[in-house]
Amino acid sequence: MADKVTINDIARLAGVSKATVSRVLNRKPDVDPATRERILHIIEEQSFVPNMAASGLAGGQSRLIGVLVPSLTWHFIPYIIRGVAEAVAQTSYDLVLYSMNDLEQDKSDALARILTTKLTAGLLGIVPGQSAKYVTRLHKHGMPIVIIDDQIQPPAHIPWVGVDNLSGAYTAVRHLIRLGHRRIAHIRGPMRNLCCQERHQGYCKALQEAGITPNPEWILDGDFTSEGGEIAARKLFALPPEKRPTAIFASSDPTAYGIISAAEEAGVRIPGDIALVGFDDLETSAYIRPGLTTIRQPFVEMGRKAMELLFSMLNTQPLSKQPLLHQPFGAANQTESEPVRVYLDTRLVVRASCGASQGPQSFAQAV
Amino acid sequence: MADKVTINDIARLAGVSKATVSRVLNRKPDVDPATRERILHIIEEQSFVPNMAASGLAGGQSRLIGVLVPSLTWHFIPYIIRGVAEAVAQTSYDLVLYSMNDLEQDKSDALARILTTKLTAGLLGIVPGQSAKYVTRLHKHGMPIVIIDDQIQPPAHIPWVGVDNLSGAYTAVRHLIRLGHRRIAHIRGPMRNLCCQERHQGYCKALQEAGITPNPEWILDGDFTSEGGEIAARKLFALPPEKRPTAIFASSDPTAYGIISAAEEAGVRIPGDIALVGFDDLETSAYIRPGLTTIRQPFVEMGRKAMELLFSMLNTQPLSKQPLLHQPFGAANQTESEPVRVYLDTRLVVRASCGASQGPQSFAQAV
DNA sequence: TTGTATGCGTTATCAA
DNA sequence: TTGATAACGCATACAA
Repeated sequence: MADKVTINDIARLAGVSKATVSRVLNRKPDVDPATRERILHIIEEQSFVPNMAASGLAGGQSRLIGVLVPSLTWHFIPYIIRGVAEAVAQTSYDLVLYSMNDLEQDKSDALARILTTKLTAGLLGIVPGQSAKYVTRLHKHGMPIVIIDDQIQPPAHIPWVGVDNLSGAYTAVRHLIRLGHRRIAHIRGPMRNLCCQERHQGYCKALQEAGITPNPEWILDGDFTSEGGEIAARKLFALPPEKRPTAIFASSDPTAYGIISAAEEAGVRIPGDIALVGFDDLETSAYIRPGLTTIRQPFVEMGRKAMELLFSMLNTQPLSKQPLLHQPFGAANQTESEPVRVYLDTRLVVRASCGASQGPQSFAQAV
Repeated sequence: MADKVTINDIARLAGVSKATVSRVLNRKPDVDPATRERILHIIEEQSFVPNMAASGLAGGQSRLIGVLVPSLTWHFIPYIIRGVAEAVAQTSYDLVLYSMNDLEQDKSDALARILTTKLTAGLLGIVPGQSAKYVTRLHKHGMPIVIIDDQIQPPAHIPWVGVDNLSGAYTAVRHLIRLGHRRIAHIRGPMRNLCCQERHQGYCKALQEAGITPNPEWILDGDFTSEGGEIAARKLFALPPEKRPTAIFASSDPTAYGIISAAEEAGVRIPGDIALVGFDDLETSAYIRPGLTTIRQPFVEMGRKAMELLFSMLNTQPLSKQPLLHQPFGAANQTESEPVRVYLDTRLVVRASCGASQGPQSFAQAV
């Protein structure tokens, strides 16, 4: 295995200049089909791979995609990343993970590095949170950027991928109403997050449509964690039986887990005494008892879709993995202008926590 | 924000040559403390960040660590990555994720890129599997490499991080024996994996120590999945009651989940009729009912430890995040030679699936 | 259609 | 202790 074969070696072997080799490497149209073919074969023969650093330096398109991830503690981040990895695997790009550990300092550092170094062709910001302003700045500087974020109002004009939280919540509560419930509580997530506000709105909308007035006593605040859910649920279960709700819509699956614990503790049966719907559909929700009826967020698909969106924005096209030999050349940059805001569908997943399902509501569609 | 400030700008501003700036950037000892200080301040003032591509090209140490990950479908991979990210966050390195999607082609491609491109300072191979041979080759070529792998016998001399599967399994089965069980079944994982062989050995060892002869009828093969566990468990539950085991040691947590399902289906109560111990301690295991007693693998710590090991191997030291100004210079490369094989402790986590715990065995130590 | 020459930002090798 | 200067491997005008 020749330790390092460069573009020069290829050029020499092919009897051309390295400029020509560079041209076929970058899919320039102006090169003789015959020579291209010849060069291509030599490239394959030598299993030559261009040096990223060099092409990056020389101003060429980099093959690196930066991914900003919040500390991997959020449950769903790995799923998003899985989707991202799947999409990237189809291309010749690689992933650079910038994981932000809450510290403001770190963020600006990493971002500065991205800014300065021309090494990344694009950026995917997953719940950028505090670093949103850096991301925005990068976007202004022309860096192709896509964000996945449900915490804040997505900045205008920055491509964004997410779900419709309002309709998801609406679907969840509609499900409960169709099962006959009218006393429905809601344990919310941190209301500074846009998604929590939207889920709350969806909850209210479903109730109002059914002619039900939301009862403030049944709207409690959680924090997306099991602990938060447990604490809030205890308050509900401490209510005298006649003042208790018959169903709860939790703003997240972990919140629902906490509710289940609190119910066990209080001798409240689920779904016997109280029906429960969550929001997320984490893997655990299929195993927990009772199985959790919940709104599925397509995390993997979100990651994949976001990457596809990002690729469509890169001026050079994704370059599938076996590109040099078997791809059509020439006019290939007809990337259709994608929408800058992609809403993925949520889906109701029915399990045991609402009791026997009565009818075909298992795949009720988000409106 | 000056769009790109280079080493030349710093040199000009400091009234020195870029060679000198480069020296302080790379912590060379031979530079006047006064000049160093001056340059350092200007660097900070300009928030200058060296261009990775350029330094990579010029032969300097890259600040990129390659991480080979199998498709993110394995449950524990995200946890390992979390640990990796934590360790990397302490340094000025960044992470490049190479996710291998089973396809042999992809692997050699990615590896070749790593090999050719001098961009990555080191490599962490997580369960490299088929690409193990490439990894070995890279190691021979002098690339600093650490692997986390429980599938095969770790190649000699390649630093390795993992757990002691034998003693973990031993601890699990000892726990069951101490609870009074003597009819203990084992649903194994794919036996081509080293870890599965070791867990099986630990199972046998514990039984033999207690004077129990393993019953071949109670040793079944699973495949680490819930489905596999369910299928195997059904066979066990199909046995006439007097020939059934009273306890099961599952080779993985998902396997245990499958056993729980099969038990529900067969009307077998856990822990009433059968005690159950798993291996992994995935997050789900705390929520599933009954709560799963299991052997905890310290995934996050594995990732962190592996990175620390890798950093200790890089000839230049990890360079903490605020290095240029507040770090001691000079003789800094006294990286103590770390052991090349790091075994992390597993731990017994007691939950409900084995019945009421009787005594202080909750934190029984691996031998 | 192809080749030549120059530059990208940094490190390393010399001298000074 | 410092400063020129030559690589590093590739992309891109500009010529031919």
